[in-house]
Amino acid sequence: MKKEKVHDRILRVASELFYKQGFNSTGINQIIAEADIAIGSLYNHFSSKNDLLHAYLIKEENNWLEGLEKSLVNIAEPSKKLSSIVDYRKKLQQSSKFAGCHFIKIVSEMGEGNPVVSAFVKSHKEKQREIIYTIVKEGVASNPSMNIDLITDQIFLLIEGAVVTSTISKNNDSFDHVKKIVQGLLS
Amino acid sequence: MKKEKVHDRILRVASELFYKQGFNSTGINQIIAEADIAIGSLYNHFSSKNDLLHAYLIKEENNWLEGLEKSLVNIAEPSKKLSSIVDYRKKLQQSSKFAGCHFIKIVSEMGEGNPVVSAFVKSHKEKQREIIYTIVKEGVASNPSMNIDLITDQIFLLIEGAVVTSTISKNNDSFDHVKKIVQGLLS
DNA sequence: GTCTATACGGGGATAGAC
DNA sequence: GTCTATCCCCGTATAGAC
Repeated sequence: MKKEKVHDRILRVASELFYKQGFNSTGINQIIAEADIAIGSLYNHFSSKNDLLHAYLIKEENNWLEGLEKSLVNIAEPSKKLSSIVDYRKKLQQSSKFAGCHFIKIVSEMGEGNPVVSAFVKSHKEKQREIIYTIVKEGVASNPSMNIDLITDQIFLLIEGAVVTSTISKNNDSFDHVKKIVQGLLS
Repeated sequence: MKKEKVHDRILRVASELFYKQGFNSTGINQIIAEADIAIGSLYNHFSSKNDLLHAYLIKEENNWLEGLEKSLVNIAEPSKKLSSIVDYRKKLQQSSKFAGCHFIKIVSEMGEGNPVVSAFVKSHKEKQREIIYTIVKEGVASNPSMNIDLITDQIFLLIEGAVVTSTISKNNDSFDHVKKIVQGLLS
């Protein structure tokens, strides 16, 4: 395993701080202190704090998608795939100590103050919905009476609701409830 | 109608800014400029920015509860009450131009950085769930086979999901879907 | 109670030596 | 490419005149 490049170390440290403390509460000085570099080096690798933010979002989305794909591979049954998605989000919450969804967090913090970020997050959530849609479609193929869009929305909204709720309540109960409900939907 | 007191004007201006721009992105200087007062006056009425934040949270929760009660009064049928709750949140999103839930926003911004705020929001969300629970219990009284807790969670999570989703997508479609789903639940 | 002036630290960012 | 030194502005908060 190669030694971590400076660029990557900066991004990793900044990402952790942005996620845990919030973007606005994280100063350049804290980033360079924890990454143990000089401020000149930071600005050699990233042109601004905003640049760092964009790199953060892209990296987090890639991680997110990779992790989701890994947890879906080798699962054939649609209903099990859906359970697996819920479990994935649950696991993310658990391992981050209920720090919440990176993307909901950043939009909450910036509102319409940063349209690039808003657009990025919107597109990210559309990808999530699309993934669920594909699985639902597969799962109800034999039953043409079911409303694929409505079921998709229901699952998507339940998961989003569970993420914010678990972030606030600091426990994972919501995810277990969502799993139960989702299993009921496809039968 | 009495003229607005200075104290109230400060709180109103600060609330709008905290909500629209975020707490950390709103400076004392901006608040005093838009409220058209001197900084000394602000610190005469509020001991710190944090004090202003607490006043903001309490005021917003009171407004929220009042508004909800108003939209439930004179409605007898439980299923209509639930629809009315969804409509209320939808209306709030519409009139704020999809600025989102005050409480989810502030927790997203502060994470565990401010335990008092975290606890306040947790308690706020529990109140919401309690309100839904009471209505659901009423609605399924005739059918003892139904799982009141699970139905309550489902409705609660769907609404929370709809709020964050509408904040990101800048439209109210999710609420309409949630209404449909909720109506299906109690039949 | 409201004002102005000011303190003090930290914000993000740049210049230029090495 | 990494460093140190520095710039300028804005952050929250206080002191004290009126």
